Amino acid sequence: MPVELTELQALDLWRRAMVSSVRRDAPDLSARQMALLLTVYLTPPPHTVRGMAETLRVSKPAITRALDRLGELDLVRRKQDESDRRSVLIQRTVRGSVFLREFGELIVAAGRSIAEPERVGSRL
Amino acid sequence: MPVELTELQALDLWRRAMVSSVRRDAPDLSARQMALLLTVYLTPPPHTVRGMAETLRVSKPAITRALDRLGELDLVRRKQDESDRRSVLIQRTVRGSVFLREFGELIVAAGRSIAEPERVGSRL
DNA sequence: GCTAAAAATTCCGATACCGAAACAAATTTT
DNA sequence: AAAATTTGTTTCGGTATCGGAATTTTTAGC
Repeated sequence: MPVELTELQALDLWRRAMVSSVRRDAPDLSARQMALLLTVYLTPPPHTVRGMAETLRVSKPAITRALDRLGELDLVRRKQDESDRRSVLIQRTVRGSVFLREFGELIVAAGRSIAEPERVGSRL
Repeated sequence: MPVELTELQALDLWRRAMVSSVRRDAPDLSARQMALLLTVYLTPPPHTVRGMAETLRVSKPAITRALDRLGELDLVRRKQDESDRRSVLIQRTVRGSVFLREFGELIVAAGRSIAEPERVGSRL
């Protein structure tokens, strides 16, 4: 079941969630890092560096750097693929699950607090 | 009318929109920059540096830097407040409106493409 | 077994961002 | 009008990220 949104609702949802996210002192991830993290948790494995680079249309070194960062935050983990030891499999962690769960709640809360159209401050 | 979302729908929406955003070559803004931009366009003016710093719970220099960046991208504009010339008013631009409009469309499209719960790759 | 290809990382110089403190300009207070 | 306050910017040293070329390790082809 698709999520139906007007453009204004969509932007207001995004604003509220972004502002909440900026306010809390949680580690602020770049867009790439966030896209990578979400893809690892929400799409079927296996996830490799090469695969993520193609999915996000980004260079492999960019993925490596994002993994370094996400890894040191313990939000994902690298694991050698034993069947092809050139490849690295990107795996989930408990901390990553918790982080995304909280982030999901934050978006849901942002959605709930969206007002009637006439209460939104302004149009584009 | 609030936007009702399950946590999984929320995260999947976020993922799809983020991935689309990362893919396109649009200027990638930091979370702070995006939160600032959205606040300027979606909440009632006037918007000042101090006000934005309080709203986002961020230092004033951080706002100044974000404004430098958004300004050179021509997504917002600074204007001296004539009634109190210490203050700077943050104003919208045509390019900013276009940018956010496109971004809103991107989120709406992401929402439309969300599948049935059983088609989503995995749970947390 | 040797060469070529593939996967990921490391290196490089350049740019962007951070928080905190110091600063400049305008306004308010006394 | 002098001092104190408010507003916003600049500076500082330090860290993170960027794209892309070069490198390392492993596998595949012949």
